[in-house]
Amino acid sequence: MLSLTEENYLKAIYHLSDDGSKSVLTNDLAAAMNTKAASVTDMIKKLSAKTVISYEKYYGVNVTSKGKNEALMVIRKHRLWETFLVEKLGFSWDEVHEVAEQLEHINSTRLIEKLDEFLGFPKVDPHGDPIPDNKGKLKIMPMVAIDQLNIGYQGKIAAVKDSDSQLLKYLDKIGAKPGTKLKILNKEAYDESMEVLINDHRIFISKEVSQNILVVE
Amino acid sequence: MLSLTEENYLKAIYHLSDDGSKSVLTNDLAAAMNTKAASVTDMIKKLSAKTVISYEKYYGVNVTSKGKNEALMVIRKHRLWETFLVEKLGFSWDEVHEVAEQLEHINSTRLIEKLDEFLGFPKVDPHGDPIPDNKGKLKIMPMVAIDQLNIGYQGKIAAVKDSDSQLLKYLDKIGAKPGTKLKILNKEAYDESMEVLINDHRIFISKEVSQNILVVE
DNA sequence: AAATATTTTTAGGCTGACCTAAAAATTATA
DNA sequence: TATAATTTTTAGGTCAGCCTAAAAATATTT
Ligand SMILES: [Mn+2]
Ligand SMILES: [Mn+2]
Ligand SMILES: [Mn+2]
Ligand SMILES: [Mn+2]
Repeated sequence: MLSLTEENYLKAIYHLSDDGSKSVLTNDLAAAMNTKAASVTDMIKKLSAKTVISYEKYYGVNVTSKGKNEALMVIRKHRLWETFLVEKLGFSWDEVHEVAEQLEHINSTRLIEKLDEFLGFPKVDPHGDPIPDNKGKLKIMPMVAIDQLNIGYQGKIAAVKDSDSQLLKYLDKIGAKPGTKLKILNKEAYDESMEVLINDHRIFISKEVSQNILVVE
Repeated sequence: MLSLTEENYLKAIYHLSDDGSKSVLTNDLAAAMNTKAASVTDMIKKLSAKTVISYEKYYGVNVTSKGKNEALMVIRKHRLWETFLVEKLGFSWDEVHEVAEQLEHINSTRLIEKLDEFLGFPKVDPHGDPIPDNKGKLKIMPMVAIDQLNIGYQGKIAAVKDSDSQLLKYLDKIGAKPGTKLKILNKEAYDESMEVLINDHRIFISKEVSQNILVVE
């Protein structure tokens, strides 16, 4: 059993490791968790003792398969709750993250199964992020941010980065949500700003924005 | 701001004080919280410093009006979540308490307002307990357990005690839920068992059970 | 009103999750 | 390859929430 704090650390490690594919450095984790490196070292030892990560002194940490599964269960809960807040309670997608950060730690298998069913077994959350199934299986779609793509690209928005609430408000305003049609009309070499067609509306977006709109590769 | 632990202590104090009407002794609180008296004394000092209770050494604690309000907001959340679990997720009424004990600590005014609306502003929870409004106003109905009533009494079940999950399962089986018609047919003087009509079904119940079925006085 | 029993508080310690400052290991640079 | 810079760990301390054992206050008996 992990404490709330341990769950948050493990989730951060999982994300920083790109879904478990690379090792995570102490300082990066400290930055992500808004703590000091010394605190991270303390926690790393505890998580290591609980066999959810493996740890080689001075060379960073890796999630074990057990840890990966536990991280995915927390992520599952987070994304199901976000979906509930938007679909059932009428939250907008920029308001859900903070609350989901709390709800993801509620401990009840029955609750999360019932919630999943109530929501109609959604595959993605409001930001387009995939929801792991109850076995911890995650359908990973390889995605690119549209700032990496060229003029003429056409496709559908698959997801948006859900980190910043102000950004989400703006994306909402310009209609950039998962499922929406998108075409790249022009790209300015100087600042990498773009002219795009979102749902047949012509709009100019900065690189800062285009980095946060994802499509399936 | 109260911590999760402080919220739980305050709620227990509120309940043990009969909704704030009498003072609560250290040992009783220790028993309710499953801790030791020394730990209770520590916590009492903290809650007192936060002005949610008043405390006279050796003579127990009383909730202040601020404390009463904060306790009622936690109770409001608890009962709204229980209602959600039963009405929307299909939990049975004997399964909800544990989960609601966790959910009641989620901190988001917006969430609880939206949830209230989503549930259609319910007045009582699945066990018949009244749900405080968003101002902390509680509609107190004076209730009696039916073991206190005489042969011939007729009325409707208003609430049941929600402490024991096994009892709730049994009450469910015999159809004793809030809103159901009830009539007392007979009472055995020796062990205070009763013969009652619940929803027109004749049934015998022990005093242990009748103590937990409440009607409006 | 003393003596005894009970309740409550104080004293001192532990653990989890944090911190700062100093030491150790690694990496980069001259 | 020695020196400097950076990263990470260790050492030692704080605070919340718990504990046991002892002391103090209150309540009950005789
Ligand atoms: Mn989120
Ligand atoms: Mn999301
Ligand atoms: Mn309950
Ligand atoms: Mn209830």
